[in-house]
Amino acid sequence: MQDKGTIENPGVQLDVYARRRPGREFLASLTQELRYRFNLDLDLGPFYAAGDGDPALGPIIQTWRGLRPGHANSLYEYLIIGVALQNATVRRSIQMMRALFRADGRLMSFDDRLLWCFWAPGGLVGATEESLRSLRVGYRARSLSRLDAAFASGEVDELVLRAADPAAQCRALLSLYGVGPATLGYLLTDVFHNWDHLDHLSPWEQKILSHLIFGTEPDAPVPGTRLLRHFARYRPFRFLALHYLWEDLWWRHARGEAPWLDPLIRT
DNA sequence: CGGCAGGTGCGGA
DNA sequence: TCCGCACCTGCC
Repeated sequence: MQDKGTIENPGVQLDVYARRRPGREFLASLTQELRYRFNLDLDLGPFYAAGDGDPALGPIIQTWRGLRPGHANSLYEYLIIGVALQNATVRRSIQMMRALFRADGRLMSFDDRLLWCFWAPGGLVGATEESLRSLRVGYRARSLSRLDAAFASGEVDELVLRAADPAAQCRALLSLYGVGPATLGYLLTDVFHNWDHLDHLSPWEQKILSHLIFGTEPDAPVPGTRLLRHFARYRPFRFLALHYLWEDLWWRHARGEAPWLDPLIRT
């Protein structure tokens, strides 16, 4: 995918590489899916109209006009990643994902690069708890095993859930073993594009946002509930507002403009 | 070595 | 509905 437009007149060029020439129908469904996953049809106008006058958000909207959230993975893939993220540092999460890919993924070669491809839902080889535990995923083995089974049995259907209302999505996702409030939040926003969903912040997110918004020290952040109340002003775009603030912060950090962030990053 | 990272399920108030 | 606890593992 290549940027072939401007901010006011956006365009994306999609090149598809395949062993055999893909059919028209496949290309249409691929295009449609990419439009969905990267939110290419999202109209940001109402969000900008609501947030423009906000002292914190307004300038960031000016800087990042056109920025939209996007996530490449399917629901199943995000669930696996979400479980690997739970109660772990980034380094450990990567170690777990590598072990899972080595055991069950497919190594693909493209453009002189080797990339791991996810196995298909329901295809977690020998997804028994014992065999998964040998991959050093710890107690998450039970969650991974049960999640894979839920997809294998057809109990979960991502396309059906996309069409469901947020409350129904909530119920369906929380009924999955291994999905709690934190993972639910990531799924409802990144996978199902509920731009107003924001009702849980993890401790490290809390510390960062507390400093960003209230200027507190890392060892004395304001409570999560206080931060969530602050974001009420951004209804019905609470997640979108957080996304813009967050994205702006990390880019400023990349330019060396937010050194206070360093000790708060979990590696 | 023991504390820490810190999300989830579960049992009990 | 909320609280306290256990849980794998690897890093410090």
